[in-house]
Amino acid sequence: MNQAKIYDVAGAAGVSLATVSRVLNHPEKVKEATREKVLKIIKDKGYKPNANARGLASRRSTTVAVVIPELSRASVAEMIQGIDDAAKKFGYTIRLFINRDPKMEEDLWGEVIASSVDGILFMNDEMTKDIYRQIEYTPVPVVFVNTLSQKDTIGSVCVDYEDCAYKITKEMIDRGNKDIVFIGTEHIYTLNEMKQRGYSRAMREAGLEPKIIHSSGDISVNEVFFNKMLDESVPDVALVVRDSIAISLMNVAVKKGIKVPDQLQVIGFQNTRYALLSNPKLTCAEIPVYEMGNKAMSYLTELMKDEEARHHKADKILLAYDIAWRESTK
Amino acid sequence: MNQAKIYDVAGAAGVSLATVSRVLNHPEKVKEATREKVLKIIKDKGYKPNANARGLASRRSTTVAVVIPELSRASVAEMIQGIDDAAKKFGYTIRLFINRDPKMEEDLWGEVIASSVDGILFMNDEMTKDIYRQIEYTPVPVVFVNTLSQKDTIGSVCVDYEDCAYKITKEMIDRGNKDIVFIGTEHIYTLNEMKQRGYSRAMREAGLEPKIIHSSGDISVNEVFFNKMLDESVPDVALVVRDSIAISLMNVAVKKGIKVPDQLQVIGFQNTRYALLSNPKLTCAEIPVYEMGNKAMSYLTELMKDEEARHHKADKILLAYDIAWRESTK
DNA sequence: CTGAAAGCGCTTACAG
DNA sequence: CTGAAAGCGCTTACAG
Repeated sequence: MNQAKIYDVAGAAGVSLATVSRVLNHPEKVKEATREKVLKIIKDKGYKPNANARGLASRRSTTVAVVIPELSRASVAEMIQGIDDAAKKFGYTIRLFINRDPKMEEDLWGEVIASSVDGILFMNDEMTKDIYRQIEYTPVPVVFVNTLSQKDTIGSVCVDYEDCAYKITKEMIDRGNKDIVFIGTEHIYTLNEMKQRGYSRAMREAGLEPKIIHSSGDISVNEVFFNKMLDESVPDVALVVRDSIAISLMNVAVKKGIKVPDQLQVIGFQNTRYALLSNPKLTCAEIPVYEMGNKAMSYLTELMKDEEARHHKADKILLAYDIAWRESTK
Repeated sequence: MNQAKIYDVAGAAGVSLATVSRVLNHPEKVKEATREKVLKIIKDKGYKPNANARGLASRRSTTVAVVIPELSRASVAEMIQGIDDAAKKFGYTIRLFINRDPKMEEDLWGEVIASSVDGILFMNDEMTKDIYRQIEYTPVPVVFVNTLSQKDTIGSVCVDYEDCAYKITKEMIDRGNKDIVFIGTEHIYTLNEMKQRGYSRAMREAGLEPKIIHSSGDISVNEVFFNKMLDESVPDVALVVRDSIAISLMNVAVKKGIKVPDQLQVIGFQNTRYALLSNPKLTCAEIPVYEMGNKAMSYLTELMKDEEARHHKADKILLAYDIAWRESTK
């Protein structure tokens, strides 16, 4: 009851294995009658070509690596759905690499390459020169997801977070708010820096002084911190890089009797499911996470299909975002 | 600047490729001096064995398939971390399969097998006889994660949700509550059924009538539904299968002016990050999601290592859980 | 449109 | 402890 081999199929169909292989890979090159016959046997026997043999012989594995950082949570799940949908559509399989320790990055990259994937989807919020160098030497195309490429030899699919933060800030200024703070994280991430730049630009343009606060990633640490912060003064608006931090801030405020959104308006940046489960519901930038994954994978497919393209194209695809106005703003 | 092959390494080291291969796979069979020399060259050249060739020749791919259902979110991310950590430890790579359409399950399983993985981690909350039959015919070991195996030929790593629900319900009864409702989902999942059984048993033992309510998976539908439900009567305690639904219920209650936990206590079942971001913070069963992934992968490793074991062992590993008492209960 | 044959890059008995 | 050789299961020019 072992797995059928291509030989078995060829034997049963009375053709050579070359023909069976062609039926699978270049069906148009096979006479219809032969093709039908072979396909029937393939189905009957439940034949599935061995992926390793296929990969070895064709030097294509129809597998792509998805490299994501450890910290990634809810939103990454959705992104992977997007990637997987596109992958399915084009017949690719996903190999997952979790980039745990930044110091091990080089090793990880080695593994990725050794796994002989046809392409790599790379998500990393802390790009170093080393990484760029590694990518240069990578024999397969690489596309960044939710990460903006700094090199114009590498394509990326992202959202213009700077523009997004700018627009939100400007909108809040236009609505008459002046005391708008930006709450980032202690650790500096590229994407959060983009948001911060957009915020600062909008503030300066309006003649207002940017006010940037760095919070911790830990919920209980933040609670203490926000408590103190709100004791000192309550801003009109807080623009927060991460939904979970925004909600945490809101909860602290509400417990202190500060009215959201009347006294304090809070805006998040991810539109995770948290945003809908908070009370009041969090206004936030609606980042098309699923689409990013989907587009990135589709784009990668193009690069993998076309050797040429890889060296000419390196698109920076910026996806449209929305803003979901909910109860935490007025 | 192409990837180095085993031939290149052998040439540079002045040994045969068999020796290089042995250095990698059975280092103890190679004289130390030779081994050192070869390892140095491997490092210098940045040689990485081609995974496909290796898999084909050895019939082992050091890759495992992780099959998860589409709906999985936050908690699955953590489980995959657990899987990945164990996988790294044992030198395995993860291939991700998302089980989108239950009807396509058979096809998916075909793909999984064709991908020639060494083992399969399977998560599915709706097992059918067909699936069990497919698994019987699978040439590599399969382990269920967060899914209880109904067959004693298939191992699984899970939590005893029935026991967990029983204990929580009993505790709430002991604390003097009588009107305890169980809120499940319209769609029936095996794990939720386990919870329901545990709840019902505890209620009956105390001479109380179980009260089971089925909510939708959609937040806004639920809000309308809960509003009506709470208009009719406010139970002492609501035991809710999913954190997000529990929080949604809490938010509706709070908005109606019902005091949580004074008038209504709410308990969730997953301990996702939502639970810490709700206001009041949600009491819930603390399911060791990371550990489940980690244990399942470790266990799978044993089965993959030992042909024998696979046919003798089919452990049902039930992990210990905790209950995180927070603000939504008194 | 089809087949015979080489080759993909490894691993692993087998001999020595 | 090491090497020569067969073989893993496919794909793909090449020839016909």
